[in-house]
Amino acid sequence: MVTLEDVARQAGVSLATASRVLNGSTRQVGASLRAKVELAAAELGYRTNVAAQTLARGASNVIGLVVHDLTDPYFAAIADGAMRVAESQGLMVMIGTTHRDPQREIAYVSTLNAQRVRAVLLVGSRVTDPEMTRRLRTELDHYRESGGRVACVGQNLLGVDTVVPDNRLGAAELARALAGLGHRNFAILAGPDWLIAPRDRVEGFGAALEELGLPAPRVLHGSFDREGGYAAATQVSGITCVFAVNDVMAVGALAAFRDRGIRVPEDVSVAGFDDIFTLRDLVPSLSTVRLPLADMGVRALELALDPAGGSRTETVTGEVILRESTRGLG
Amino acid sequence: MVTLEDVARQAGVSLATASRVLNGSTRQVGASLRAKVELAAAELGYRTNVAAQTLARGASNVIGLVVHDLTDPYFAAIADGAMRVAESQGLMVMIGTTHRDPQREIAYVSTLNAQRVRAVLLVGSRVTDPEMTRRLRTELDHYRESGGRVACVGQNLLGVDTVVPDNRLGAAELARALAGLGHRNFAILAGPDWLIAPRDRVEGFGAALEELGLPAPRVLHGSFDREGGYAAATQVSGITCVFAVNDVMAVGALAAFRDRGIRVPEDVSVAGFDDIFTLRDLVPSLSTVRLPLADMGVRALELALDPAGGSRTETVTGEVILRESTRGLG
DNA sequence: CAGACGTTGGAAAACGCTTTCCGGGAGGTT
DNA sequence: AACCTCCCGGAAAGCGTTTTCCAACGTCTG
Repeated sequence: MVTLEDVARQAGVSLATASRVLNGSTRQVGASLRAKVELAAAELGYRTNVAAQTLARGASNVIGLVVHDLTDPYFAAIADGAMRVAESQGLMVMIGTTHRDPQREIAYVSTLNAQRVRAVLLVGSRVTDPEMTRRLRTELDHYRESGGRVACVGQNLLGVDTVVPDNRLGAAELARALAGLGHRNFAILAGPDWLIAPRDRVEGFGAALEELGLPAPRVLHGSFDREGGYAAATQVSGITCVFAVNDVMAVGALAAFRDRGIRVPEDVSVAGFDDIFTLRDLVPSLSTVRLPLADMGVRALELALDPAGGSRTETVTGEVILRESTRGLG
Repeated sequence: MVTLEDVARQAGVSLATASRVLNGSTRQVGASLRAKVELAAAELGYRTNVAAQTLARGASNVIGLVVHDLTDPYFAAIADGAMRVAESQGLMVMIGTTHRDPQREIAYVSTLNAQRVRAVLLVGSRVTDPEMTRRLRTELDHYRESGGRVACVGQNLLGVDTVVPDNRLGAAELARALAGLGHRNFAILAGPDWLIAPRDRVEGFGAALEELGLPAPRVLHGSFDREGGYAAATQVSGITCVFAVNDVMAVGALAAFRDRGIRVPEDVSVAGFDDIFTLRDLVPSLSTVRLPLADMGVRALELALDPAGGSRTETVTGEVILRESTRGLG
């Protein structure tokens, strides 16, 4: 293990000088000594010990990213956006997946705090359980008191800078668009009720229908994934249009309808939410609400890194996109 | 910033005792002192400083993961597998995406070396450029000399433990299965030639056709993603069956054929490779070669963590799955 | 030419933890 | 009762950096 001291000795300079040459400092070092140090470092194959550096500097070059599920393209897209800005700033990314367990989220924040990461990004819907939120918040406050920075993609419930997709509005506009096609009888393939994002989408959709004087939709709950969409869709009947609260559930629904011999969109229209890139080529192509996922990741990390941070809310609105999976009625 | 010393003072014990209580040690500590320390730590809200711990211990609890592209479900699936084992061992994961740039891969290994991560996992096809491979290898050797452990998912070109999907065999078996359906005129939607995985798939497929005495396939190159598949597919004609070297390219091809009014599988059969989970619900469902992606991630990290490591090769074979996108001829 | 100033190099004190030694007391054995 | 062991607590020496002083040496300026 080659240390900075080895390099300094080999170059015939002091530790201080070697440090200044190799690990960026404001101080100048004379050209000849600088060259000697660089040569010695190259010859010895010196690699900075980041742990020592972090300890001495009191600040690391790592950011923490906590997502629900990396195999869900929704999170992968957001994470990718965040990672691009991290990369551009020379930061490494430490990542954790909670698999939607709020306890794991809290545990990760604690671990990332111990790692003294520069910033933590919490990506994914908050939960309705106030106790979990409180505990997470306590942990975050603790982290922030010691200089950590935090941002969130989801809902602003933690008192930190947050990028919030306007789920209610997006769902409401989707409802209006769908009603505009002539649909009157809706079912919603809802996610679990303890996750706020899917719940907001259900409420926004329902509220818009009510405003339009349309009958209340039938709400069918399922898990927030493809299987949940499939399961919920098996119970659908007597309806002309189905809103799945995200695209992957919509995919499940399409599969279920196919298996049941129900044609989309001839027999029933289906819409999703998120506009997952990998799913753009579905047949029939999926009507949905587009969210700028990568941008949300970018924006969130920018917020987290911005020293002016507090508890700002940056709302991003979705764009309704009608494709083949929904069709007009008469 | 609460330090261990603060805790020790508050508890009225020595630094050593506090350390032993809070950060797992082989040494026993008496019940009463232990309780005092735990109480003090809780009261003060102590969080271990991992950088200091890493420095003192000379070993970190982080592993590094280098993938080409996280938004590609292929990598997301493998990463997820690896992350599950990391989690089960109490390890954090530091992740980097190269976007298929071999230089970035080398840079990441260097950075991860500086971080003194416990192990590095390189996920993704190696490149044909021997110079890049050599430089990466040098960097890896350097890392391993200082005690780092390495594993790779791809091809065993780096002298490290490697999980290698048998791309040639998988492609060959796919070719035989497709020929068994009666196809004789093939096109291959190939990836870039400088990536070994897609190249091997092309070669395996071609070799199998030759063995069967069938005409050589037409090879069309495109980028290793959806767009590449689309672009290559626009040039296809006079062929009954198309093999896209991975599923996302196949999706692009399906889209291209749809846009051109060519029906799949009636007019042309299409097969992919990988069996991406998110794509299971395509219509028509995609014939492909299934790779146990998550398992590959699990296995690779296990290899990396296994102290007996060297340059072992663990081959995983794909399983041909014929679905609706390919049909029998006559 | 003396004094002020700016620049560059080095010594040494942190940074927060782990772990090796050492010592003292309790318990067991002869 | 003397001797050995264990067991547990503490002192202190690292771990590899950064950074604050301090000293020495030009270079200007009046």
